[in-house]
Amino acid sequence: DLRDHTGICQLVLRPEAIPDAHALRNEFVVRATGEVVARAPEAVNPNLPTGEVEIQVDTLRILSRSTPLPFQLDEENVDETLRLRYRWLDLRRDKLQRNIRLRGKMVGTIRRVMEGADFIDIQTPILWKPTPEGARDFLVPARLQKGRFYALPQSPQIAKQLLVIANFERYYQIAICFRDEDLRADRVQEITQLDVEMAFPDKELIYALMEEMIQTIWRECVGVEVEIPLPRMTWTEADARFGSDKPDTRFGLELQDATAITRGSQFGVFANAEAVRFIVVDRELSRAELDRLEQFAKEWGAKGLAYIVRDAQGEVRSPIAKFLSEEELAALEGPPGSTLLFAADAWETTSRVLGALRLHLAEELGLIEEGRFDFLWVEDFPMFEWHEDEGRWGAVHHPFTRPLPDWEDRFDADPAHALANAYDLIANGNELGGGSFRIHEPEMQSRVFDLLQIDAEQQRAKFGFLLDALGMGAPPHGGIAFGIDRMTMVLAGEPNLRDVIAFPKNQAGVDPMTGAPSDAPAEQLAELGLAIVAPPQNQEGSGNGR
RNA sequence: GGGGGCGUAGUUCAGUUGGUUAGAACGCCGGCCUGUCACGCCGGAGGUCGCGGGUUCGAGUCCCGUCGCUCCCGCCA
Repeated sequence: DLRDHTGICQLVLRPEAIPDAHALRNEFVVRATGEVVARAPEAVNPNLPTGEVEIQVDTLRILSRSTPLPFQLDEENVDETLRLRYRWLDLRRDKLQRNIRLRGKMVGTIRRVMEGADFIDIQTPILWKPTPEGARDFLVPARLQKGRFYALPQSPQIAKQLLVIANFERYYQIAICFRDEDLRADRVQEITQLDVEMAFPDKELIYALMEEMIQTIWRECVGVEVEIPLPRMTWTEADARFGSDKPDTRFGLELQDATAITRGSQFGVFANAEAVRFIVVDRELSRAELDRLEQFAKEWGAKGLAYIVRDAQGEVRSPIAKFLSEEELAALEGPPGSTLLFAADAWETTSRVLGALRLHLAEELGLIEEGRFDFLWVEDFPMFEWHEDEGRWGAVHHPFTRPLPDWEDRFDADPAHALANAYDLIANGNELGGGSFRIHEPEMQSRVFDLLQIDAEQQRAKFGFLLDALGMGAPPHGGIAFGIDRMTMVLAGEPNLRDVIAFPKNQAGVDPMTGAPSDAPAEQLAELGLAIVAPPQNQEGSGNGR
């Protein structure tokens, strides 16, 4: 009974004890559960049923003992805080072994493809400069410049542009990027991205290279053959058909536009809305289901959710039917046994509501085929979006993004409609990567900054070096960046981003294993010229339950 | 900043309309078993029911507050 000797043991076997004893490398790990597993699992024939192989042990030496484990490795639903606190145990579990190994294999493939295309791996600084646009920065106090701060990069964006200007015509890097924003199941503060940039960019070349990369990864890592070239869709089409800039094309439920039909309707809600759009559900939804869907729609900003149900007998059931004319009703009726769900609002709102509803319904109705991978490019994004609360325009992609050629002269005259030379690669409704052609003329870059209300002084202070560089013979350039974490998620079919990261932090940005972030000693603060004005609340005493 | 869910042995969970010593499984500890293979059998330890307050004769259960975790909205160029 090996349970008395839990830990890591070395068993010395007689090779003749079992036919392939040599393949077991004479090394086993004995876990606290008493189970015996090979240190190199792949060396053991996985097809052998348990109990079929007996090993005869000559000597047994305990190399290391184990305390009882805080949770059992074969338990599925262990509290995540506990898992993160004892991450080294959690990582021993099959799923995480699979995910992390898959990720490593994927990164290897990425490097091989990039090197094969003559891209050079160049590292850029982790201590960088605060970014005025974009996400909140992580700040790092500078001891040698007391009272001043570095920022962790949100992306190597500017650095990579400078590298291309410096005549590194093809650059790539597996870079860590930091964004101090609230977390989600699919969002963490430090992400890893494949960062790519090239001089004299050729969109077809970038697309082809990324498609080759995707194809190779999926083929080698999960044995799935991805057909290339991948389909392409403009942002405008994605918005119209799916109400999203990252459409999940694995199922239908596409949005349809009824605005023209209801323009002159007696029904004021429809007649007065900027847009009336709907989706057709191939089922007769119950009143209770519709109530829940309306609640869902309201959470996404809808004022209500109108519907027209047509039952199997062809009878129409709808609270709005009485407001609609014969012609309108005829045009808006689905086939027998169907439900039409309407959003009537600003166009953007109908996109958001129906886009979300579409995903929600696909999930609820089980419309998504397991193991299917749908990739597509979404391109020609809007260049700017209006920030209501700040009363100014913001960049949709980033402020270095180039307009499409026919917008170069007039993007700042009509920012609402200007289109960017930007593209995203979408997989199953997830944004795997995105990129753009960049502005390489200092004048055009200044016009963008002007539009974003970054004044001349700020431009000099924040981006003087970039504007200088652009003014010293910058070639046209462009590139793309892929989220490595997100891509592993999709590849592994894993809904939780933290389960494809070896040592993630929790939703509050805390690492339950190390306890980071933690208090800084007074001497260290003094050395940095810092004082804590608002000490951390609570943290101790009240107990956290687990 | 806002909304939903959760918090009961080491772990995963159960705990009826408020009612006696708060249960199960796995794990742990002790004993037995020389053919195991999710071993089996016998016995045992282990719980401030996240924390604080309130209602009540009586609170794991109801109310208020608070802390923590999680999912979502905002936010994430």
